[in-house]
Amino acid sequence: MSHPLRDHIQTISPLSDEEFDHILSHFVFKKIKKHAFLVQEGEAVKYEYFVLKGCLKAYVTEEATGKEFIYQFAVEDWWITDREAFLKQSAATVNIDCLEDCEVLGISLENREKLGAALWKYEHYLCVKANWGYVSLQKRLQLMIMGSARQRYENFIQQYPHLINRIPKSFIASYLGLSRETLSRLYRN
Amino acid sequence: MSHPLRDHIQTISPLSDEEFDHILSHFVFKKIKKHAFLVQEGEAVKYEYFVLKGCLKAYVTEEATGKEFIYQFAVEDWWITDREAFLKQSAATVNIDCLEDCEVLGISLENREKLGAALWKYEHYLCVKANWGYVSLQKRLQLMIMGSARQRYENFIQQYPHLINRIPKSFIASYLGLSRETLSRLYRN
DNA sequence: CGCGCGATTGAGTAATTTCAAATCTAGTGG
DNA sequence: CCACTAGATTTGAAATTACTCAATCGCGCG
Repeated sequence: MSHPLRDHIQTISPLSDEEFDHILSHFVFKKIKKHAFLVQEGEAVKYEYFVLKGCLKAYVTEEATGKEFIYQFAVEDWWITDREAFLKQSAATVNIDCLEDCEVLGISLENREKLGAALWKYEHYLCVKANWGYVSLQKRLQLMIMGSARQRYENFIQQYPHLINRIPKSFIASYLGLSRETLSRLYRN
Repeated sequence: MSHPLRDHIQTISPLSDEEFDHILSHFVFKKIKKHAFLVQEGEAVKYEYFVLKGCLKAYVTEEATGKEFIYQFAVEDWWITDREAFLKQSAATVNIDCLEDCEVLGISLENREKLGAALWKYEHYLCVKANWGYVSLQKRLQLMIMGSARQRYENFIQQYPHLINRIPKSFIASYLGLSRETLSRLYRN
């Protein structure tokens, strides 16, 4: 039987039905409405989330100016959380909110560790995922430093064509570290 | 008996003497002279390296202009490699070279996987390390986008005070995504 | 029809880069 | 101990890139 989370884990470690059922039993299901917060600055971060449906943005806000920088989007089959606060079990320094009505699966740190210790495959999955995540962040950093506004935008289109018309341009600008005006000028000229 | 690598792993998973000996047997020791390359663009990346002694820089070069961006430094107790090429076993897209005479321990991907499968603690160590690495990269990205040149520099001083006088300022500028001239102006005014 | 949000445009501004030249410093050989 | 050199750092001036602020536009929805 197919399940988005199972498919995702299986891109790294094949699972038996029992194994997947065991994994799934460690998650909680949540539905969240558009504009609601999944994680809110200052509050505890109990879970990391796998997205079944919908679209979210994770961002930090600069106190001084109130401006926000979106560090991640998540749509179906992506993971999202305030990772630092989740791993340290400390208060969130970021906000994550829903751009659409969403359905997610959450796993607590305790369950994550339990699962990792009980099932080597799950630990391995986390390890591989974290390593590849690191690589892609590194590429993003590189592009941010070495690339012009236009290069960053073109790279985004290429990498996430399906997000272009799903997410307001002003949010994409924020993700790319640009003002919305600058982004707007890019695809005019 | 104390060993830098053992100490490092033990910040995450305690090890018995036998376990550490087993781990260590999967590594190769290398000495490299100042100015020599540990990894060179276009060549295979056989190992990831734990630094015992010395200081290295990892950077990418922009073909068009020949300018380089240093994405990482490594000194004692740090890991360094071209992670993407190492994990994919493809050709390096980066250069890593020694700023001082160096001694490193290298582990191949094959041995890494063997070790991870045989010893859960090692897999766990890799997983934790990758997760924290991800978090700190994310912070760096955030600072790069939201922070001014000065904020980035001040953050660097605070985070790596021991590197300030060990590494030429022009390299630090590159790491911070600044021209060396701009960096120079920062601590004058 | 009109409201409201997101997107666009223009003008002026701020931060950082580039290029060129001058200066400093540590290590080397005489 | 000094002069010399290569590498590293600093300085100035002009140019570039992206930002800010303000105003306008466009479109979907009630």
